[in-house]
Amino acid sequence: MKKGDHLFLVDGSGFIFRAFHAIPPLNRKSDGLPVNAVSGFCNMLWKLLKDARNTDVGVTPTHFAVIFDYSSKTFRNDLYDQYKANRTAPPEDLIPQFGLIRHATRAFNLPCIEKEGFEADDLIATYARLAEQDGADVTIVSSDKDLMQLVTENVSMYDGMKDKQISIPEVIEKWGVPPEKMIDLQSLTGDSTDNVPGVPGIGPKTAAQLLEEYGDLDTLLARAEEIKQVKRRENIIASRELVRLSRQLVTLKTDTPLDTPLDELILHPQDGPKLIAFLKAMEFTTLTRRVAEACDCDAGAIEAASVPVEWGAAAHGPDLDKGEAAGRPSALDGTETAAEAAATLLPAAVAGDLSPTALARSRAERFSAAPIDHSTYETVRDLEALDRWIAAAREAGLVGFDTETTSLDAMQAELCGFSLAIADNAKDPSGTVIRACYVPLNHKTGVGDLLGGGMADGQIPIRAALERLKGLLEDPSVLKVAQNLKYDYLVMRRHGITVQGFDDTMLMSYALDAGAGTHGMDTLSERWLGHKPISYKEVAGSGKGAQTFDMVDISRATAYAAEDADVTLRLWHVLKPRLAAERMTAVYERLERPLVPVLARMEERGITIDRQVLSRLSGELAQGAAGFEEEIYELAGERFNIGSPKQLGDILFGKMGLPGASKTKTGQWSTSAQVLEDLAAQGLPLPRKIVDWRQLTKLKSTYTDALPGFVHPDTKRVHTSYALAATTTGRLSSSDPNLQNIPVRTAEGRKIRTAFISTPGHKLVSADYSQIELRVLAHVADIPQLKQAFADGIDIHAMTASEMFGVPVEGMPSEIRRRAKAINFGIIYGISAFGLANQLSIERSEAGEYIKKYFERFPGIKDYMDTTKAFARENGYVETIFGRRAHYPEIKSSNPSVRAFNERASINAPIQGSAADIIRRAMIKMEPALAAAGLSARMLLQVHDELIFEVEDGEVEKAIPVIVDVMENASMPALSMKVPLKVDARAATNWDEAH
DNA sequence: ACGTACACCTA
DNA sequence: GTAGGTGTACGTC
Repeated sequence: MKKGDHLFLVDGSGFIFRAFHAIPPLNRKSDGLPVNAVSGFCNMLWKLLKDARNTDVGVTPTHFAVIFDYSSKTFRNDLYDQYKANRTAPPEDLIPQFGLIRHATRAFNLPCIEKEGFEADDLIATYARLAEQDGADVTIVSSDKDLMQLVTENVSMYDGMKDKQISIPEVIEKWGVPPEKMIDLQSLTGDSTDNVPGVPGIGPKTAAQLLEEYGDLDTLLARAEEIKQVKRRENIIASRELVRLSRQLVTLKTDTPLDTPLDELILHPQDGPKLIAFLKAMEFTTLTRRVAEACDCDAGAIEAASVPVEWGAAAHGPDLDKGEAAGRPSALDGTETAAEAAATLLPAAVAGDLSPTALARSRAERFSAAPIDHSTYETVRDLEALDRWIAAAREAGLVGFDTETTSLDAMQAELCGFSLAIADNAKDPSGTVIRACYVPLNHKTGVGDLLGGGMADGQIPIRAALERLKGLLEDPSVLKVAQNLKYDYLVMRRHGITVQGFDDTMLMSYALDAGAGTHGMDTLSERWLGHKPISYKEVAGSGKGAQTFDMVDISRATAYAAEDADVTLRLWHVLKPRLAAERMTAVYERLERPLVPVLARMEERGITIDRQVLSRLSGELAQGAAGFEEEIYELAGERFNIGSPKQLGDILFGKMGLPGASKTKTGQWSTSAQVLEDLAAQGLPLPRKIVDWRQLTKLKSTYTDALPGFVHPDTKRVHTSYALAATTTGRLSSSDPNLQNIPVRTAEGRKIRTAFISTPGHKLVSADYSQIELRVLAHVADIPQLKQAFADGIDIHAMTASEMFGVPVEGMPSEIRRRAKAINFGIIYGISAFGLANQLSIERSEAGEYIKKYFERFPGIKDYMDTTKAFARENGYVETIFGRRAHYPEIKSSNPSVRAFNERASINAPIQGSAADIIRRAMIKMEPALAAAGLSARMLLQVHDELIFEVEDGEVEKAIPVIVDVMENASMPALSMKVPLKVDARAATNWDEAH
């Protein structure tokens, strides 16, 4: 080569993967051969050659080569056996396309370069340096950062996708260092995709900053001791050797032995007929036409070439065996873990045992051993195929079901498609062979700027598909198995379908293992199947790059969605026998599963909020807070961010030197309300104002400003989401927005409740259990005085005070009662002298005395606590009165504070959990009871011991007794309480007055 | 952009 | 002392 020549080096492997992911895989040849990557590759190459030959651009290649990776094993693996160890195998559909793409390159009359033991990047580096030495210019067609180290005055890169040139300034702009420092930067940051180690906590920004400061990597490593940031310094020092290794790994080899000399890369003219023959064979009609036009050939006269296709992994080892060679965990590797999990988590079975326990164990073992095979998944593209799947589901009587949508919010989610999974009993009567499909309904195209954003091809019209699906989902004789069904239930409801006959694997896991890990599908799959499902992030991206599921290409969507249904059905096979074996079927069937439709309907109804009330409140709060701000700055003598506990602490205890300072666990000054209250009590004006300011800003930001954002655009109501499997005790939780923590304690806060209103012609009815947890305590601990007091309707805190302090209930001083009340709550929370002392602001010794006295007066409580603790230690869990279990795996921790915490929690769980079970039962019974009474009252919200309804004005009088009756008798007939349950209910037009 | 600390709202 | 969720600040990516 000589000066004035221009070499184009195309990163072929990079091209392949970008093409594969950019072009929807429904791009298949008529015989079903996937050719989407080939198509993308050819289009990109054609565009590149056309543009490059256009002399107007000023870049005319004289030499041209397409470079590929040959083998997964390169000299880098000898340096570091973990190199690229986390690479996964290429997608199934891509495999036959590797060979085709090499054919394509030759059809374009371009040299196709690869070499065993080296990566494409090394070949590119070598050619680039050689050309540069000859005085030629080089353009590397790639956007891979690994190649940026090659950029010089004469060597630049070109990102064909973004049509962007990458020269020295672009590298500096993107990475903060010039190209020659890229190696240093990559050595520091490492590379997770290639599994190149880096320094923990150092990303590109920090690395660039360090290199700026120290000049280069060697200087930095030599002077690492000078780094000020402690963590950073320690990490770099500890990683020195690894960083040097990483430098070897990321440095591209510029002396790769070449089979094709540089001068042979000369760009030959296009061989039109040869290229057209190939393109015709691939059935790329548009490109064939374009090429024919450009070459002035008659495409019709050219016969399609015969292109051999290599399907198997053996046919083209190099690109394919990456995953395997790199030790990607196979399904079998994971099996051991899951089988071990089964062995640890499940009770031991006796040999030859046919008991539920043995079944549960063998199911777990078999399903964890049966590999999940994405290649068996089917994309259902026509009604005939859907009908076949539905018929098979009916035949099996059992089907895994999952929906894919555009949002986590079931009330706003748009349906994209659904998946089904069926045990293939023909192949395997034991049911471990499962086949699954995805039915895309609403996927869009729009990847790449050439294709507009229309509906993707090959989808069944949504109405027709849902019509067929409705028959299946509403048929109670076919068991639908879903994970977190409440979500899918709501989505389907919004399409006029009410799922009947279902199981929910999330709730099964919750019934079995509450407290012992979370119950999400990915976790359960890893725990029980030893399989890590494709993550949502992998399919749809995350953060700024996230796309909604309807934009995901259908083949990726199929792999993800069908796998979810598959995994769900497998989990069902593992968990269902466990329910029986561990005697948790009743809990699941009576307390968990029936709540799904109940909660779904509550969420669907939502509640009206008065935005004007909130807006007015927000203004008032803003004004009030602004007033405090001025006064606070005045008293502090400077302006600062009052909302920053750090700045506030420094002002109060640093600068002003106020007394009574204490530290948080991270060593910051504590500015908790308690601390500030104590200071205010000493007559200091500033702390009081800060407390008041915090109250106003809290109410404003968390409630008056946030709630209007949750008003649904169509229903104009607020629809919270209840989590059924989030707590250890059996309580629900509420989020988006949380309607279980709306203020009530202060007058200011209660104003927010006035914004929760009934629709015209209706009232809100609030019904809440009175002292339900103390009643449960009286029941489970069987305390005579407590039972008597509740039976007689006596003030329970006054009774406690009277028992403890010998003061008559009549004319009880409020301070005495307050202390007794704190003790009662303390008991429920698994009392400690430390906690009680804190609560009452008394000495720990005094609190200890109270507790001692309490146990003397109520020995049954002490017994209950000791028995419960012992039970938890023995079994690792505790039980509610309805048999719900809460697990405390750390109860035997050798750390005394961890152990004590678990003991308190296990004392609390049966009480809190039993109360939760009771209100769950009430909720399940409520709708049929209201219907039976001919009432249209609708249950809207649950707040642990309170239910909120919306009731027509004329129905209120009739509805209240029904509601109260259902709640008070919720435990019947399963269990007769030793104390009566009491419910207070009232109606008003807003939640504040109803409460 | 994401995670942690802190503070604070509820039962 | 139990069980939750959310907003802001702040440090790191």
